[in-house]
Amino acid sequence: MAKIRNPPTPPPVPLSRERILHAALHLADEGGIESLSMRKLAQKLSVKAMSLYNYVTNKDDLLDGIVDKVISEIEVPSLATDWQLAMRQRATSAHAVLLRHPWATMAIVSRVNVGSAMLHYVDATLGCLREAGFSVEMADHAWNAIDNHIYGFTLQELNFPFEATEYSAVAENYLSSIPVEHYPYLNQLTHHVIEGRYDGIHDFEFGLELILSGLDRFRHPT
Amino acid sequence: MAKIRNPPTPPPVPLSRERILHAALHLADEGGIESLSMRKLAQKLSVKAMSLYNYVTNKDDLLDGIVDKVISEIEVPSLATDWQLAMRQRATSAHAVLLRHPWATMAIVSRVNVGSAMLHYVDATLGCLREAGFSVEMADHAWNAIDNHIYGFTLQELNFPFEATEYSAVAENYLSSIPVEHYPYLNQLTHHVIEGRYDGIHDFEFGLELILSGLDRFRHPT
DNA sequence: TAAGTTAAGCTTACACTGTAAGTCTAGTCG
DNA sequence: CGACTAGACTTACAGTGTAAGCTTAACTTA
Repeated sequence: MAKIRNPPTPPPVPLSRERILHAALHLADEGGIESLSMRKLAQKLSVKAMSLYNYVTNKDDLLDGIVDKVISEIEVPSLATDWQLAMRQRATSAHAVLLRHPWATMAIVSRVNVGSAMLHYVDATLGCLREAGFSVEMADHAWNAIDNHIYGFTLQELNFPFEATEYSAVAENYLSSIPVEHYPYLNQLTHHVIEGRYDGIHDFEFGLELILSGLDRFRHPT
Repeated sequence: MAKIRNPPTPPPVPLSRERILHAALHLADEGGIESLSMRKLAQKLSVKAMSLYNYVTNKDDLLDGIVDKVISEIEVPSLATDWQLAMRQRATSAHAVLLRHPWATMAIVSRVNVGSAMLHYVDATLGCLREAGFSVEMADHAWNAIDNHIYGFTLQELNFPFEATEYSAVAENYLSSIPVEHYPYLNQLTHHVIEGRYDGIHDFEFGLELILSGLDRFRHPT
């Protein structure tokens, strides 16, 4: 008696690294990176978990893959334009991409990223700064300063526990845990938000411009 | 027949929230936050995992607790001194504390922190800026800009995969994956590091000074 | 003193996780 | 035809947080 275990439809479409990464990216975008498990990912691809390991060496490799996919969405600075404009565009694009993939910033800053998209992204950034008259060393410092802002700002923004529009309303509930006699300045800030005198929204460009303006004097003419 | 299960020595010292948080902090410092499990923590306290739940509502509560302990180590800015000096000291202290607890920065930026140490820390920061002549709104922006740098810089620093002293030596191994025809500028930077023309070490104060200098013009006289 | 209550430890169990190890099956090649 | 291989699979293990309920000793009150 023939032992037929499966009808001969292993997957509708054959598995591939690309298909796996694509599905993983979607899963992470939907439910955050902590809800991206090998079993759930496999299920989404109509496959069993261990089959994924034919295309991905382990979960770290998978995460490296989707992080690099995210990085590749960032608009890379061109060498042609004014360096401040180019850096502003780069930062704005990165910020937008990171907001589209709310799990990604944490992943980026907590792992070593040497995917080809990341290398290209960094190279173009350094190149733009070098061509603008920064030394090798200063270009590295400038790049670091800008990225600190991008990652730091985005993480704090994503971590903010309510929507900007509801901030004013929600702030009122928190007021009781910020008594004026213990936290006078924080209490004052909260009052300003409640009363609509300040919307409490942080501006990505504010810190960015501080850095870009400050960097200009470190160029030396070519 | 009396049913004696345990010799009457449940723990050598009675459990307490403080003792649990203290042990948890040590465990996290030693092995990172991912190696801090309720079972390991309990074992370290000569107790079983579920006993911890008499003092801690769940693991999130535990993490909130140790994060706030870390925050409490940061030197809070005084209202008396020059605002730039005070902010510089605050940032430097925060940076040092975060390096002492390498897991902490990620924990801070990935959860909502409303422990008393955090509230006090934020209040003192806002106060210093307000007294220096920043408006409520500007103080909030300034605080945010500075913290973006602190968290962004520290995360990138902690994520850097080798020690500063070995950087030059290790860079040589990576050179082959950064071919000059694909990544000319990154390749050049790497060469500078290998040849000792640049140590490749990022400076916490560099970005910080950019921000502090830029902020000054946003004060308005009292 | 007896009874009742509570605090603070405990065991067990469940639904998850990543992945090592080994197995089955269909297809290709010599 | 026989061997090999690619690509799916099953099973199993050691770990996770924590819900549910049990045990025992100490304290409180009648």
